[in-house]
Amino acid sequence: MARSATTSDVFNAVGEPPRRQILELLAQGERSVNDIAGALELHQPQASKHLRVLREVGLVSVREVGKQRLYRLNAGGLKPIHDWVKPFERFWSESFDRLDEYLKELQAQKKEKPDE
Amino acid sequence: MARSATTSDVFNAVGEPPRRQILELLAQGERSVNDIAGALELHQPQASKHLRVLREVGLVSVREVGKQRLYRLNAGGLKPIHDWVKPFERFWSESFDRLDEYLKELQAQKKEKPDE
DNA sequence: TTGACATATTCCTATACGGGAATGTAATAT
DNA sequence: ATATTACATTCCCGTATAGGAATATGTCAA
Repeated sequence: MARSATTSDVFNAVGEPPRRQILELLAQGERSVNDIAGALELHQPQASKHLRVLREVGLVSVREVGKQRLYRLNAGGLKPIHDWVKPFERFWSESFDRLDEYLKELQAQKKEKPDE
Repeated sequence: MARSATTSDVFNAVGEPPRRQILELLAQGERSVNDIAGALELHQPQASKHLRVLREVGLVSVREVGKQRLYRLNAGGLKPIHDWVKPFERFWSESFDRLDEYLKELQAQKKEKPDE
């Protein structure tokens, strides 16, 4: 078996840097394919291909206006990533550092007053 | 060119579900390879291979104890993902919904008292 | 209708994955 | 020394990419 398909879930879709850049750009608002390609210095076909992947996993949606296709961010699709990574936040957050210090203080006190 | 290597960055390393499960498991504390393989129903070689990827991107570290290798979570490695996805949070968060309602109220008021 | 423009798709190739099976390596026990 | 245990590595294979180039599709204008 091969690697999970890029369209298997948002985690894989977002693995490729150009696709993350597209999402960052679309956070500012709707853009046409050429706009996107121009802003990120991609050739038009590659832009279209990345957009297809993002569309298939539901991270963007399209609206047709004349011969243009305006792509819009569907940020809700990123929630699974946010939800997954959030619980790990405690490992590096400030409040956790303080908890760590607090535990060390407890240790130090125990040394001075062993069992009691 | 092919897809970005799984070891190119944390985004790609975390793309494969078994690797995310390993990280979730290690959030509870150090584990040996066999423990990990057992808990996740992986064959030992696959566990070792996933652990190698996680090691190479700095998401886990190893400690040798006898013939065992105890793997430990290095959660800080996930911070780039957290930092990247966090700005998108506003698109689906409760507070943003309220802001949205607030803006709609403003619009409604403007209708009643046009320009002033 | 013809042409210009915007976007999507197809064909190509180099690359590299994940899983299974087998084997290598190192440490402990007997 | 030998066996056993714990891991890591290697080889194989089917699959699937990303990117370039060329081409197809669709829309509007003259």
